[in-house]
Amino acid sequence: MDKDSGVGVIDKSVAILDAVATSPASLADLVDRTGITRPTAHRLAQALETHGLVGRDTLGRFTLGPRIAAWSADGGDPLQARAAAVVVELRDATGVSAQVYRRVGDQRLCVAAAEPAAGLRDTVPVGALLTLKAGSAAQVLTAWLPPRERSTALRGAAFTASDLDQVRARGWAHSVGQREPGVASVSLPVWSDGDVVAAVSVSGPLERLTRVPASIRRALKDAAEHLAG
Amino acid sequence: MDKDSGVGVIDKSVAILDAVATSPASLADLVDRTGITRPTAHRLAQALETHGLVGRDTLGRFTLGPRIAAWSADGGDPLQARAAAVVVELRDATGVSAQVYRRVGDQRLCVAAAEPAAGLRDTVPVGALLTLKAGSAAQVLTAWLPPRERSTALRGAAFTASDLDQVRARGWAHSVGQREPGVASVSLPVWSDGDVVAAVSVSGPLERLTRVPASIRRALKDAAEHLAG
DNA sequence: TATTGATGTCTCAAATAATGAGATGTCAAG
DNA sequence: CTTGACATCTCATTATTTGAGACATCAATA
Repeated sequence: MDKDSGVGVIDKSVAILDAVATSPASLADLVDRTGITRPTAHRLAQALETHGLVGRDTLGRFTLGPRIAAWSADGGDPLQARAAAVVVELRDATGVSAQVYRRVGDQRLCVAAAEPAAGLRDTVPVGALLTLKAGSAAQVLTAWLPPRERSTALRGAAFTASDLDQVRARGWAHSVGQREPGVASVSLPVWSDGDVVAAVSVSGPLERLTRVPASIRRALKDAAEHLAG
Repeated sequence: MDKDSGVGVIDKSVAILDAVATSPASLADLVDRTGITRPTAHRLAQALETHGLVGRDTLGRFTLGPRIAAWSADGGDPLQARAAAVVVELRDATGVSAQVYRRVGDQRLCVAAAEPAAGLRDTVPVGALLTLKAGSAAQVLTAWLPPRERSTALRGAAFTASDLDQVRARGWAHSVGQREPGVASVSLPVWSDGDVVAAVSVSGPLERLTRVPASIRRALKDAAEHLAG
């Protein structure tokens, strides 16, 4: 979830971008999804549109603007470029939702996601910022931090230093109902130059993921290797 | 160039994003590139960092943040996806700089660019917003507008309705020193579903492009077809 | 070793911008 | 024809943002 950055207009603008990144939104949808009052949402969306960060579709709904894609297309991030394909393969291999997360400040950003077409499934929108205090991906992104940073990150977390010792020992994390009731997840680290640069995860109903079969761990390991490049 | 949207914080924030999208920037670089005062640039950059729109590299310089790439990776735009490869092929085929532009409001956005490694060359940063009043790409993006919109767009333009008649007749535009002294360019439209959705361009020193050889026109035509999909 | 200048970060009084209630216009549904 | 929902706009009021200046850090120079 988005934090208060101390600059109100930026907080609101990012909420709008996040709302339209999820799917095209009418002004009424924007108001619903962001909680911003209608004239303010309208004014800020138009300002973002002026700069190309927001566009309009043929129905007049607000969409992500072309400038966002242009900026990120230039000097692209190799991990981001690989992530989209990797989560699709991982979802197909495991039958549950797959995601890739990276650390952003004291939160985690969903950089890619793929979910099964039908059935009970966990949905995480791409571009969403989630907590680093709960969930298996949070454990993986925290476990290999330098000790002092790890200490800070553990404050208020749903997992303990002992949990992280186990994550480092076996190389993966597992959580049940930590981020969301009824959802279990498994995550592995993605290594690059001796650092954990991302976490690759599967998540779904706890019935599917209470135990962590070797086949899922193998699929995650393959995915992590593909992401590392 | 960026316009005044009526929301000052958004105008400044986009200037910061544009500055870091070009290349990593220290705070001093940000102040130089944006003209924003140092404490303000610092405060806004940190706020953008909180939301993942700006990051920091290992030298502490501000960079484009991972959330931008994540947002645009989801539900990607096929033209944007093809543009990066197409401009590289076009540059190699012609020996001059190549770009793809799309219309954003009453400006044009550079969505992809490739330039020769050496020699005199025209540089357009990806993500830059340029005028629709001058240059061959502006002519191409204007020529096929509905008559009333075209009329409005021609106001204050460096080209005339007659110029646009010629563009439509022959299917390409050529300009010499319109956007920048000493630079000539040639552009073709990219069609999709009966609309001009982009312009594909080459640009360089006017010595190279005063006349428009058939080989350059052919390379542009191929590029436009590749972009159309 | 001390000085200087550049850089990054932070504070808070002053200045300015942003906000949102309400008005207005448009349009689809009943 | 009426009604309600939606998009857009205005401007008095409210709140936020600004940026000069202070402070800390660090590299370069004498």
